[in-house]
Order: sequence, then structure tokens, then C-alpha cells
Amino acid sequence: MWNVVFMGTPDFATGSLRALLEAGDYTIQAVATQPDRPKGRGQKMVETPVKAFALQHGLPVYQPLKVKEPEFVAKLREWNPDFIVVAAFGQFLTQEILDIPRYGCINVHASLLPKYRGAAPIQYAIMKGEKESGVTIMRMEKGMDTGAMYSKVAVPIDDEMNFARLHDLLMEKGAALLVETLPKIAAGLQPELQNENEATLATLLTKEMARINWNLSAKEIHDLVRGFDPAPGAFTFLPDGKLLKVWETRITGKKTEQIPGTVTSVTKKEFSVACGDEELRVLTVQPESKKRMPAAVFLNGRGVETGDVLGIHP
RNA sequence: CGCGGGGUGGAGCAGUUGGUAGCUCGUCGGGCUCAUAACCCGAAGGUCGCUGGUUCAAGUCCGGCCCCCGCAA
Repeated sequence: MWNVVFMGTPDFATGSLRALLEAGDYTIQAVATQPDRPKGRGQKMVETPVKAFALQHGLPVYQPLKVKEPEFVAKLREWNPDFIVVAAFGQFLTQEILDIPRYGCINVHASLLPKYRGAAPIQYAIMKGEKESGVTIMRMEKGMDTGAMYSKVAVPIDDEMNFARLHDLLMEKGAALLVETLPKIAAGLQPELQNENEATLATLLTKEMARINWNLSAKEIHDLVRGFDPAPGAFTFLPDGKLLKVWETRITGKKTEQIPGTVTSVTKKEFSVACGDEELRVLTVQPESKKRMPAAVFLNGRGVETGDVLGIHP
């Protein structure tokens, strides 16, 4: 048995925590996650997925504002863990903390490092049109996802892959890889340094990044749409200024000279929009205040007409 | 009480200054066609979220409640 302190916040992290529990070889001494925050409509306080999961399984939960708080660091010392396992935690660990566990702080990162270090590796991989991504288990150091790597697992990304599917896939693969790797680390596995020259950063996503720029190529927009499904959701604007989220698109390969954003054709089932190079067919949308719906259904109601121009914000 | 939009036949929408509800799609029947998700003809289907109230009369005005969604965090 190894003693483990787990740190994580979103759904992605729960996969790893679950795997540790199910492996049976680990004693989870404590789970650290971000504090409850007011969220959503009504600003209700919401607990993190990791907290909910931990409580369900009777694990002690800690929500320090900053893990570097002296009181929390003292607790970590007291627990004297073999590993601190970190998955999408959302806080930086100080050197002081990194030095505490016997076998180090081990991070589950959802990319094939050194590519896509940072906060949004899954969305980035899709948004950038990567053909594959994966998960890396690494030893944390003070830089942002710069630590030496113990193991990796790759998964292919096809044109239909979206954020949700890749997320779930990587969560599962990452969790399995974690429990497979920890014993090896304890047994003396040496990590491999990252090649700094190949490093890229997947910065925190902003709302503006989800806004569709119709001047880009159809391929780029298609990648954005699926990379941001289901969150935060690529969006544009209807002629009346209302928000329209675009959830599913298909590349047509049809060249167009129309002004980017122009609706080039409308059928009973779908419509196409001019991008910088080609037309992009829109299959699923979500009008403001409405639920996600197939383009065919959207077109039954208000819909759009050929010649409408999308993306012009009032 | 963070801001805002919305709940109308199976689905998406429209419904003017209140007077017994309309459109597109779908469904069912028939027709055209080599054929069709295309086209034509016809039909079924709605106590207009729930609940009080105002009124001769409310989907359409007022109050309360339930649910959904966008933004923001």
C-alpha cells in the first residue's frame, strides 16, 4: 500500500481518483480541490466534481484557497505521502510542496507533452487539427507542465471527434496509465526530459476564442466547433444580433467567393456558410435561450435565409 | 434576491391596441413518378407550463408558483 494525497478539480480528475481507489493499492489520505464557488444562474455555490466524488466515497476533502498556505503544507508534511497525484487541479504547487512526497508529485496531463502544456490541452489538440493526442504522466516541477515524463499513451483524433469524446477517452486512458505507472515509479523508473524546442502552450480559453471568425478556413472553423463542444461552445451572431451557438458542422470542400459569414444555401435540412475559403455546412445549432437543435429544426422556425450574414455583432 | 430570453397541436416558430389559434416540418391517407428524403391533394392532432384575479370576453392584462435556456462567474 502507498499513501497518496490527491489533488484535482474537474471531471477529468475524477477518473484518476477513481482508478486509484479501484486499484486497491493506495490509501487516499486526503483529497484537495478548489473551493466551492458561486456558479451558474442564481450564483449558487457549487462544489467541484472531485469534491462530490470524494465525499461519495468517504474521502476527507480539503479546499485550501491556496495549497501553499502554511497550515495546509503542515498537513501535507504530517501525512507524509508516498505520492501526491495531481490531475487538473488548477493551482500551482510550490517547491516546498513538490519536495514533500517520497516519490514526488505526479501529474496526469491530457496531452502528449511537451505539446500543449497548460490549462486546456484537450480543446487545443482538436482546435489545432491534431491527428492524435494523449495523456502524459510526469513528475511535477515548478514550471507549468514542464516536468520529466514517465509514460504516455496516444489516441487518434478523427474528424468527428469533439471535446467531450476526447475528454472522456483521455480521462479513461489517463487513469489507467496512472495506476500502471505509479508502481514503476516506486520501483525506480527514470523519467525522460521534455524537449523544450517542441513545447507549445494551451493557454486558458477565453470567451473570445469561441467566437467564430468566418474569415478563417472552413477546416479551422470546423476544428474550433468540435474542439469547443460542449464547452464553451463556438458561437456567432444572427442578423438580428442574437447569439447562435454552432455545435456541429461538416466540411464541404466547395470553394466560395462570398463574403465570409454569408449564408450561401439553405435546404430543408441544413444550411451552409461561406468561410474564408470554402463553404461550411452547419448541422446542429443552438439559438440564444434555446436548446441545442438540428439545423433542420432551427430552419423550421426563424432560421436563416440565403444571403444573411452571420457574425456581425451589433 | 447577479443580468436577460423563453414555456402555444410530436418538433421549431407566429399570434396586432384582449373577442373562441396560424405557419414550417413531422405523422396518417390518397395522387404523380422508374423512383424519391422531391412534388400535388386531403386528414388527424392544441383545456395556449400551473394557479389565482381583472373582464361580457384572455394565449393576449395583473399576482404567485414550476420548468428550460443564454450571459456572467
